[in-house]
Amino acid sequence: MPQMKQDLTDTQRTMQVVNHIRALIENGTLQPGDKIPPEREFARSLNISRASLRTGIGYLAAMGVMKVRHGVGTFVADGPAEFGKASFSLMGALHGFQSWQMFEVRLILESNLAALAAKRAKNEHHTALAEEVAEIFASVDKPTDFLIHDVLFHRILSQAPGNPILAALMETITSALYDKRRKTVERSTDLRESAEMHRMIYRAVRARDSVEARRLMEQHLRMAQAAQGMERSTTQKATKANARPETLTRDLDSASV
Amino acid sequence: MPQMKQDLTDTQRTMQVVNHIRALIENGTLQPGDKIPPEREFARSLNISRASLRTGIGYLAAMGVMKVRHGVGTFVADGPAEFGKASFSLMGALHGFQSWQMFEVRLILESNLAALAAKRAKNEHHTALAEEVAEIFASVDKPTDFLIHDVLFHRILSQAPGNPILAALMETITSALYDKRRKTVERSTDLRESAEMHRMIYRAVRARDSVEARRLMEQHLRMAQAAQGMERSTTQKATKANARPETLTRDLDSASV
DNA sequence: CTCTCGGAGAGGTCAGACCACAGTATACAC
DNA sequence: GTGTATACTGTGGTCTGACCTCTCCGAGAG
Repeated sequence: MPQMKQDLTDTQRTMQVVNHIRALIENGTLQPGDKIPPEREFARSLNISRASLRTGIGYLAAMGVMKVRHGVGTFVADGPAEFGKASFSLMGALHGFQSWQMFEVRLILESNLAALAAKRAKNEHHTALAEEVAEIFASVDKPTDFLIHDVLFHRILSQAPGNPILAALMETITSALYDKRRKTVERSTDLRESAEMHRMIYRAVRARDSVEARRLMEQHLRMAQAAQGMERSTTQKATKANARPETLTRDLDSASV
Repeated sequence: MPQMKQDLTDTQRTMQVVNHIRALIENGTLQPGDKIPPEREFARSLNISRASLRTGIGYLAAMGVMKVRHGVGTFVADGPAEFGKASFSLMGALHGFQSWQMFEVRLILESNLAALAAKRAKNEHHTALAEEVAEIFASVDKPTDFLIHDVLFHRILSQAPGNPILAALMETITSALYDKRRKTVERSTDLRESAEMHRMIYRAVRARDSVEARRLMEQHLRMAQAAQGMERSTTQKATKANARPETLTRDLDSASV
């Protein structure tokens, strides 16, 4: 019988710090990018030791809510939301995440993201998307730059639907995939084709054609997956009972929200 | 110009500990549920102070990779993977997550999960699902129990496709939604209808009818959303941008070629 | 004007003492 | 013998306060 209980493992002082900061964030006292007081001073004002304060800050930093910079100060995170890159890779080691699984998730998330973007993107998103498409085309001979703008394109797309949770999820997957991609992109030969796909996706989003946007995104990702030679169902026993469809989730169509 | 750089912010000692433990997990020395050595001893063996070791452990604990129990010891997490409940709620405070957004994510994830489950679920999953359906029907008059089995049903469904990443994502959303649901379930009146939906979903999965499973899951979630009075798309301005003329960004099209 | 160096401020690490909790062994009463 | 109270032991939690390292920046040298 699995338990439903909350862990509450978190120790008193740590949670005291976490909740205090959470409160400051919730009531707007702390905004993303803001700097918090120096540890010594902050600790004194909370009537706890610097060590305990640091534990709490470490906790928040681990989750990506805060950013600590040695010799400079501690800040509230401001970049795109993300559920801890470290967390993801650690969890991966712990639960055996595999390439095809990451890809499957990305396919599910991003095809829906594309469809939603087509419905909800605002002009600013269209503009930003167009700019990245341009950059992508300008980088077809520079793999590294290409990847950067590729990532940027997808990030903008993930923000277009206006759902920060989806964006955060996507960001998490993307950053986990980044390293792997950086290696393969180097020897990539068909960047031009990929660039063209981005342009088509952009046009579909711009035309508010969610069905087409979804279709193109799926196609784009499947091509990318093939290009990286990611074998589906990476071998071994895990394969067993599955009637394993080799199409990688073919039926992603009806979900339109 | 957004940066692509990795942060590497993580301080030396902390990362030393994290990587050490990561290595132990990756090479199988540490399995989920295992206990690590006492802090004092472990710290000595790593030639670092106990304080630094604790920083590292705190980091891992914050991400849900480890579980610390006062007076007992520190263990490698063993429950279902999850990207930090605390992280989620903190991120929510930081980026303003809203109910409809959580629901949208759940709808996307879970409808795909249902479809995949229909394709890949094994007998053991069918059995577990059936058991929960039975429990659910047996709890139509006990809201609290009902919720527990409801959650369990969805958890099993999320594990059926054999993709731990999807399961972890789902677990994260679910736990974030749990508190909210616990309140509304209390005054719920139509649990019988909900129970029936679970049964139908189970049957679709059992019959390996992914299209139907997806359809039913979407229906189920929409009904649940309505029951909890979650206003969809808190609408607003995002909607109006849609009518914008398309002349403003026209020039960017040519740039993208 | 540019470069170098040093100080100030902030985080990082350390050592060791002491507190608090959980589980178990022990002792005493019945 | 049974049972409950108590003490002990192991393990994590917190505190102090000193000292190390990194960034930034400004004063002075060239």
